Amino acid sequence: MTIERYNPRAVEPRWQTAWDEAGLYETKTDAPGEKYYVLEMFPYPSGRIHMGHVRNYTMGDVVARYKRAQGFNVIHPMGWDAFGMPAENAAMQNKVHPAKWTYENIASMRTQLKSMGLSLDWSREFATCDVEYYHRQQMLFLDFLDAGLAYRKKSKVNWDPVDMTVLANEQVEDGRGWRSGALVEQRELTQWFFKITDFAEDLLQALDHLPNWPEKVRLMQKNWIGKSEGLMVRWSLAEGGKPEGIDELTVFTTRPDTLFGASFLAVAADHPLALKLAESDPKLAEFAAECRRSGTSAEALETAEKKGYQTGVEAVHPFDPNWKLPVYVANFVLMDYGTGAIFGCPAHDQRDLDFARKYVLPVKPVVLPPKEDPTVFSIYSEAYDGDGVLFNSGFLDGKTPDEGFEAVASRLENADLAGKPIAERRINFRLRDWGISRQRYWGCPIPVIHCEACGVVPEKRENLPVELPEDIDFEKPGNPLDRHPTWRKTSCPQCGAEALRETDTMDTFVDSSWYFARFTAPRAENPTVPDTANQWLPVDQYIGGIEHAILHLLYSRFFVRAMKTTGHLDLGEPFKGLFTQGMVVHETYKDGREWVPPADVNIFEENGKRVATRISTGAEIAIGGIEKMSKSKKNVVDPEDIIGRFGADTARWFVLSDSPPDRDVIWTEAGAEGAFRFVQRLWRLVSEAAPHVAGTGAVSDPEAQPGLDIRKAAHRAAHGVQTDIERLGFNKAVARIHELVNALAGPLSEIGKADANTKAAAAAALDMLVRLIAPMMPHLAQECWTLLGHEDFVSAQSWPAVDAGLLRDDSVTLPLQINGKKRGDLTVLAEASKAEIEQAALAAEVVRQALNGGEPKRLVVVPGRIVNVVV
RNA sequence: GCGGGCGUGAUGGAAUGGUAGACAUACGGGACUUAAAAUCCCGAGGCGAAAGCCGUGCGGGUUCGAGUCCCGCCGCCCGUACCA
Repeated sequence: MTIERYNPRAVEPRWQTAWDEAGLYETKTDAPGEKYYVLEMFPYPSGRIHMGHVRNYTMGDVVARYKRAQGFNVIHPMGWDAFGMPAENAAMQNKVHPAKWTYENIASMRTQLKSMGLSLDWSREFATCDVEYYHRQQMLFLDFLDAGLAYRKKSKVNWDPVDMTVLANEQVEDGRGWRSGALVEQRELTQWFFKITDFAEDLLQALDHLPNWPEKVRLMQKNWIGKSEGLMVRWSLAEGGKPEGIDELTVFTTRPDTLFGASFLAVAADHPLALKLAESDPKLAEFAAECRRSGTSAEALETAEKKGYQTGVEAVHPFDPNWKLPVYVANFVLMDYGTGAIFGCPAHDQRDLDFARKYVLPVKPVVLPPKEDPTVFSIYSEAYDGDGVLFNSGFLDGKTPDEGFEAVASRLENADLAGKPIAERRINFRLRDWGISRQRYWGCPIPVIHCEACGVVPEKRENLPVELPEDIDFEKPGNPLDRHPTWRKTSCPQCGAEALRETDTMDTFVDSSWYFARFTAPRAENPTVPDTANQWLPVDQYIGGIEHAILHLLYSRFFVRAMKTTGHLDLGEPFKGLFTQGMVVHETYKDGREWVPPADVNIFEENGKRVATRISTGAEIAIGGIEKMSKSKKNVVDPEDIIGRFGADTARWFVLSDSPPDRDVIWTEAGAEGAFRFVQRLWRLVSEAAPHVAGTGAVSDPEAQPGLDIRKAAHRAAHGVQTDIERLGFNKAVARIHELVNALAGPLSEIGKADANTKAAAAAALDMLVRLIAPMMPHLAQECWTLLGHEDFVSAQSWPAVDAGLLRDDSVTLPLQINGKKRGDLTVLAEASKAEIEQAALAAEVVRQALNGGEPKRLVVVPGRIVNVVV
């Protein structure tokens, strides 16, 4: 009998249609089974899916299908993170309307995603740029405003003085605007903020109750929130040099114990003191202007060379009226953190030390490290930030830094400066309120109105949605809403007078901060149906990239708190389980200066070295590094091509198999072909065996071979795959399935000649195998399932039950070590006691030789693990 | 700069502090074939004839035992609040 090759191009669309028609993956809130919410981070509709999407959505799909087989009522929705800058850039470059560009991209990406055979509930799909979605987001905004969670304040933006527009941080390159090339300036605008800092303490504390989040993400968020306990210390400014009206300077410090090591004070360029001084000091004004030209990103600010400007103002040390310290304006002091002013202790802070060396300021150590001699200990090029004993510090001498903190705090709390205590204890957070204003068109309009008489007035709820106008132009840079001829003009909801609409739109992070909640009732009149949201949420397993470890996840955590405050749901945390998957990377190829796409490259081995040639020209080209797939380096593999050539199951299998899911996976042609061969191998195995195992009954003799081995292999694989999927160890689950197929290949090749008992065992094993691969390769599994004589859907089958008795062995082989090095094996009964193992070990030939008649120094026995004899 | 992570054969990787290299890819040998592809079987960390020695980015340490834990480096990746 000849077996045809498995043809995914015919099989996959056929089953996808059948699943669709059966409504197999549409979720009913009242269906039986415990709820389980699987969600992958929804994509930005860039136009085409990439391998990163394939990997992300395959992982989620495996979990969804596995949980369904376990009897859960699974919800697995999909949508589009559809607002954002790329649509506006496309509008400027290609004169296409952002909406048209976005919805066309969504249409083609939807088709691509559907070809992957994902078990998604498409009936819940929406895009964040749908009016129906951002309408509800505006409702949330108004509720947040009422609850005091939204407010306006001044804040800085990157301003391009040539294009007269606000730039995103990524649009600033080396301090210049990416289009105009003009030096960027910082500008202050009044903008909208969400009060995430109201929840700072809770956002921090609750991290301890997210056991199913990666430790690294919790740590990153903890550090981002940055709670610190410190002291606000007021320094009086010395007479002469201090500007009129400013008599003191308040700094925040977490190290008051090092006060005696202070050698300077520094303030931010935008600190009130700096602004005041700059009025009469042109050089300072120029220095401050220079500080403002670096753009607003923390990275740019902090990697810039540390510079300061000595103002001539002096501050008086709180413990010594005769000790005066110079006050600098410094580019590394941030106005957003603490009070925008610091005192520098060079001996115990590296940045302060670098600053002190540059401006030749004193470096006096005040913390003595253990085992150091106070008479000779000095600081050279490295600051000491460890523990020790305070010295050179007057009344603090001999105390630990912690005791010093307390001593300084209690003394200064009770000391007086101009009728108020000099210092005050303060808990400070690094976390800042979330600025949501964007001066752009393609985003959710902020539904407020500016009235000359009434000020800032929320739009009436019955007037929502505030819709984006469609007739806009992108001829000029800047916000099209601002220059629209009529859109802004409206009447004040309060007094009815002529008024203007807010033209800022919301940060797209707002859109993605509650979409998971909207999925639970995607067509509801209100943002959520609270009962339904509470029933489905939290998301049990959320899967996405590590790049979202802080902002997106923290903003979503804020949103459920704010939505709870405003009555939209009742939930502690949005995501119960979180998994961060790695990227898909690919080798790069270069023909001279030109990057060459992998599709135009032929790789072969010559004299043990890999050689690449360009298919179109035949020329040998250079093999470059393995990098994140990017258009600029052309090292992109298009999932559509892969699915067209090999089918979705091959693509899915490959992205699951080759790397641990939290690490990067390297896409290789050979790996993809290998996955395709495995698909064919599985198909052949099942289709050759199917006629022989059809209609076999139950296993009659459970102990007979080879039936027992076949059953053991199947049950062990099922157990392993189950454990691995539970832990999202997909690559290991794949290895377990390889092992099972390897184990079945021998017996199945002779199944035609086998007895009924063996056939029955083989039939059961094949049945199990197909169920095990179903979450990962659903189309192939379905086709095999049908071959094995079933008429229903394998996706509707339950997960195979594992017989624990088949997982055990009668005897185990332990490695036998002598002095920690393996010298032999020891086979003992599985239930052997420690003493029995010890006896067996001492009786072993290698051990007797090593002991040479003597006694072992030590005998380590870990049952089921190892025996180590120390001689 | 700061915060977080990662580093194991030719390659991707496996390994509750307990046999380093499961499983796969590439490669080599064999079977089948007129031939090739596909398929099946076998081999394989390095050095060595073997016994054995060496081996998880580098340098130290803890332990009966370290890829795993601790300290110090190096390299790469992610984030750094207006990319999503």
